[in-house]
Amino acid sequence: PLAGKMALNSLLQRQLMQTIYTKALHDTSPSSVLFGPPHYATTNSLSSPLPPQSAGSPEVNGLAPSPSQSEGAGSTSEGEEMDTAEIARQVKEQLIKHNIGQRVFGHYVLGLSQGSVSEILARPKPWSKLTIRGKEPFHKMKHFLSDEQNILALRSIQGRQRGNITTRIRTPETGSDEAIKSILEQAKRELQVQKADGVGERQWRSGYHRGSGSYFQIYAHSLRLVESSQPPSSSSSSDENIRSILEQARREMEAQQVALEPVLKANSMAPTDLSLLGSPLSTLPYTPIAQSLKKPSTSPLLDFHSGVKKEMGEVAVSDVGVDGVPKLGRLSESGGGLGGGSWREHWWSTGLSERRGTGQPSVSEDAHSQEDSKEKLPRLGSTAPVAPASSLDYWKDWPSSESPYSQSSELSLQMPSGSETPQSSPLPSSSPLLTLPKVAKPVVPPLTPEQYEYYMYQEVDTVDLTQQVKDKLAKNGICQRIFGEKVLGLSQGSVSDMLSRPKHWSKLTQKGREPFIRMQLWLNGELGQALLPMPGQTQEITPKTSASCSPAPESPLSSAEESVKSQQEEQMCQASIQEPSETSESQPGTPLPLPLPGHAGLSIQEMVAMSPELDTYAITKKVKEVLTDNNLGQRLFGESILGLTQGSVSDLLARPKPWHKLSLKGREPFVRMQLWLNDPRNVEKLMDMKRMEKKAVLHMCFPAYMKRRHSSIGESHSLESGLSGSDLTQSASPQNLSQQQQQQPQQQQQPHLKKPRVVLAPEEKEALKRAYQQKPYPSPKTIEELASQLNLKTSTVINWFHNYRSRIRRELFIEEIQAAASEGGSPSARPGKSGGEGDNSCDGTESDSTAEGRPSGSEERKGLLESPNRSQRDEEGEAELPSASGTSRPRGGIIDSLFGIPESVSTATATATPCRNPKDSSLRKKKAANLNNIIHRLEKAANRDEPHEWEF
DNA sequence: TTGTAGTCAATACC
DNA sequence: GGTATTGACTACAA
Repeated sequence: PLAGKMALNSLLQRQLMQTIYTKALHDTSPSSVLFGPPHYATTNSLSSPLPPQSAGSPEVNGLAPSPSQSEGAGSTSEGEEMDTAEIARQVKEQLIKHNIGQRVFGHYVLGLSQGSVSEILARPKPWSKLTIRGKEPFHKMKHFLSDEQNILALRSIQGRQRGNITTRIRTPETGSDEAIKSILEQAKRELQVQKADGVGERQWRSGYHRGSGSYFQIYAHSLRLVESSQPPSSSSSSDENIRSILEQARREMEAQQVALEPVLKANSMAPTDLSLLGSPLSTLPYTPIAQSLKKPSTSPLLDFHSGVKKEMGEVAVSDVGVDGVPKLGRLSESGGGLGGGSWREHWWSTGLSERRGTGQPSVSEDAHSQEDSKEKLPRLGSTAPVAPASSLDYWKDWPSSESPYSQSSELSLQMPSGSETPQSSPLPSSSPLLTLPKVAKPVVPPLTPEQYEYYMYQEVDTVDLTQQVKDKLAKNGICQRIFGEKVLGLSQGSVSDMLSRPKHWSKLTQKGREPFIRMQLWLNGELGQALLPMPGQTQEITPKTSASCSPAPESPLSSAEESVKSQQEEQMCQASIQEPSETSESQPGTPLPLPLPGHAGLSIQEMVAMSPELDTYAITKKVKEVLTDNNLGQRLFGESILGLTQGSVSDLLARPKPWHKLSLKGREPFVRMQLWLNDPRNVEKLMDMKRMEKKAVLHMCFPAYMKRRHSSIGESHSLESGLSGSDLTQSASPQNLSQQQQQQPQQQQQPHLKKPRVVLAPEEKEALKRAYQQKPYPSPKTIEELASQLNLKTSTVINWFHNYRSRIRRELFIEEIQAAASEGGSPSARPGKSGGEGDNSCDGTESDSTAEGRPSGSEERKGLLESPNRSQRDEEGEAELPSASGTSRPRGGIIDSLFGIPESVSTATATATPCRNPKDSSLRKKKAANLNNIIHRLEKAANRDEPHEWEF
């Protein structure tokens, strides 16, 4: 998987490293010798337990001694015992003193995660208890402490890049282009710092790192080589120098990209090609828009593409930077701000790269080439506030917050005074330095001085604030990771922690308050406005469509804004979803068109994000009806319309979750279905596709697929058996044939290597179900025992429990909805509502058919979903499982009693459901689910593993 | 690290 | 040949 992407990244990095290395060869400074080629030096430092100073950097300790340098930390030599507690203490002291976060420290100095740093600092193990590897961080810390320049340097990084740390941390250690970019950015920025601070390159000499994460070191190296090649006093030539290096790297990368061009092209053409098959876009074919969701197996090349797309946020900035250069230039040049003005200028200048010249298609290309290009380019190019260059007019009015510039300009409008300062920093006129397929994520600009002063000392109700944030995130389907990165420059974990356990304002340091201030600004609409999900992943965008009608950004009353926005979104979605349309052109300010992928409208993800609540049951019911009536298969429908496999479609249609239980991603298929249903012509188109599929000529074009999918049957099957989802939508065209065929050999080489699917024997399942009854959330120990008893892999047992819990839950949802519907709930969910589903309500759409309608299904669930009596029997039989019996005894009575509780309730609801057998699985499911719920909640509440300790 | 949601895809079933 | 089931996997959240 991701082979293409990985290969490219790897290639790019190698190119860059080579470039830097080549330059370094001409750098004869001692430091360069010290560090050697970045790549290898880091490897050495990794593999060697020796502290860096032993690698030959006497200058390090010879530098001005750090005030923080301790006796113990500074004087310990290799192999000598260290006072780990003291080192940790000193490090903590320095981190606090310089306001350096553990994350940054861990990343740049130790090559460890924040969590690990916290562990090490809070609970340093005695030296004697540490393994070689465990000692490594202490060596590094000691070294870090040995020279204050290290600390200052790190502080510099922290101070300047606060908000971008996540990017670095998330950067794969293998070295992505993001990482490269980060390094280069740092190098450039640091040059400024050095000039300003008069700090020589020696400060970086001590950048001792683990190789895999050694940006610090590489940075130092690139920095040094840059410096060594020109007078440090010459700012401009310094820039020139860096630029020259980067330009070279860029050229080389471009060359690589050109080499890959055909591949990219082939992929981007696919959607368009589909229309050649007589399947216009209006059929809502599943297109690469969701490629990020697709497995790479169908096409690594495509996946590469989607991988790039996944980084759209970054690309966005890049493109805006390019297309928006003139626009950005108009922004105020007043610099200054929290972290100083000059660096930010370079931040942006180096943080932005152009796409032009990379061979990427223009934004204004045929909208039908959509998805891929639409996601990456149109949005980007046209997001800039001025002069959208795209034919996708719609986007021009989306002052994307992907662009820090548009954020800035909005922000500047809102700030009381001097608000145009830091955030509206101009895009430097310097030419783009580096072109990469992906670009570093947009950073979160520091708070402006005005913001800082204005908010920092006003008490904030952090609980209320975080609640509002949570609500808004949930409402817009924004994930914590994106929010953290784009709004706060925090990791998902930090966001989660902060939102769930906000500290009291008075307990927060200034630094700790910053995220909360950002949250407030975000709620106010002062930071990038809204984050809305975007293709591939959630991203922020400023919904200009609603903004155009909503209060001006100057009046950021969050609630008002929310409500207005919400209303409008709903209206838009209603309109778009209810209005069958395939031709309407996107016009800003007008009701949104049917968001057909490939058209200039909203992407499906955006539609999902803005969609009003849909009746998933009604939709699936209707879809099943239509498919049945027209003899269309789940596979074709799923693969071409939903982008899902047949199995998923089956599952989806049989057990749709209620809308409110669905994640954003989970809602997408329903929105797609609804959109598909809106236009009856879509059915015909799908039928056309079906016919097309069967054409012999196409069949002949994909013999390998036939083999692959039906290796045991031969090649006599129809095409529809031989195309997977993206294959179908993307490759069913002559243009792609060669590509397909090229992939065939590879794909055919592997099948036998696949490990066989595990099939649990009925006894094993029964045993697992009994264990589940006893303990739906078994401890690792129990799992081990179960696996051992059943002679299964631990992972199999774990997976089984995961799956079983998940599936039980889902069935419960169905039951509940059904019960509610039968008692006067949603009419659409009421059985028998629309024609032809008298049976469906009790089978197709609902879970019963799968649960009981089949021998396997009923057997599958009986063991678990039993009546109290049966449950008791099961428990008796459970003695055969030591693990289960061990825990079941103390709980046996409890379980029974718990089984009894929901019984009456569920009986009532179950019997109230029409066309349902009173003795059907509903009752048992409810019981089981109820029980599981209760148990789990109790376990959670008690925070214990052993339920027998519960007190009732 | 653990739990959940969403899927895939092999394969069982009709 | 279509549909249902289900073990496994990935991403995300806590």
